[in-house]
Amino acid sequence: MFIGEYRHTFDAKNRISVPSKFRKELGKTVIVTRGLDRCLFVYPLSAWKKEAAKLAEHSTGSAAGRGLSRLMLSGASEADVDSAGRILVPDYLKSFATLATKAVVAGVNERVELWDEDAWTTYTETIERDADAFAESLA
Amino acid sequence: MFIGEYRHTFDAKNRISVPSKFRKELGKTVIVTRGLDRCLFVYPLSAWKKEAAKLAEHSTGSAAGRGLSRLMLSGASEADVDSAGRILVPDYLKSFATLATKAVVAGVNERVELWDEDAWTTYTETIERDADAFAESLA
DNA sequence: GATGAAGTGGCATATAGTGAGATATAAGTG
DNA sequence: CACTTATATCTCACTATATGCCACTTCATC
Repeated sequence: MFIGEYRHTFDAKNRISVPSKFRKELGKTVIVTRGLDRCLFVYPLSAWKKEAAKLAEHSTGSAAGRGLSRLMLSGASEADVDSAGRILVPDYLKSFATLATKAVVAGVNERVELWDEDAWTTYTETIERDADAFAESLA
Repeated sequence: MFIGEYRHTFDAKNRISVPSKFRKELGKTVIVTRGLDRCLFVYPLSAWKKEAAKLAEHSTGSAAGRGLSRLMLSGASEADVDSAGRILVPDYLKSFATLATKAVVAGVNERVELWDEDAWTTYTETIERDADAFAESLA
């Protein structure tokens, strides 16, 4: 299970370091995909396979199902963690998540998320404001 | 399984490079055919046979089934990947998908899709708008 | 304060992508 | 029927980009 929040930077070749705490659980090969709320999801290979199987069911069905599976499958990118512990993020994914140089790497249960630092700040601020109310609605 | 998104260009002879990540799974001979949403589908020979069998079942059924199987079966074109990793796309397929020079090659589960770059951009933008809501309805 | 690990930057090499040239095949015309 | 022309396919070569590796610096821990 991934927990914690780290600030890392992209180098000139769109590579970013994986926090050392995540490396063992992520394994050598990871999948980077478009996530929800304008961030990127990073999965270990095994977790991705489960996700992909769900999406594949809809790849030729309704127009909406096709659209979503296209977006998530075509948006997925296989990346190997290099000897220095970095992964490569393709341009189209970087621009999808409006990633510049400074990024936040966050552990969220079975996946790792990549956020633009500014987007992360504003997002967490809004959530913090609503958290109390949301907790009550859950209870 | 094909995943990822690549930007490639058609040369003056209607050939386009297959992304190196797709080559192994696509094999030497591929089938290019009309796809849904104004793009082209590219199948490895083995996957095409299964697809064609499914279509054949519907070729005498409902009007919609007949239409779809006509579209995909009559539009199918066999193409060999040449020594430089390119495939040849016939004119009628290029114009069906409004393909100009810049194209997007997208991996979607068991097939590869060819999109005009502009069409791809507008398509993904529309889907992204609906994606969050749709993802929630799936869960 | 020193030692070690983790993160970042840069460099070098390999390979993918694209453009162009040459040859072979097919078709049309004389 | 033969020759010429045009079209298509295959191969080669060059360039740009990506990926793997190495070294340095900074931060944390002992």
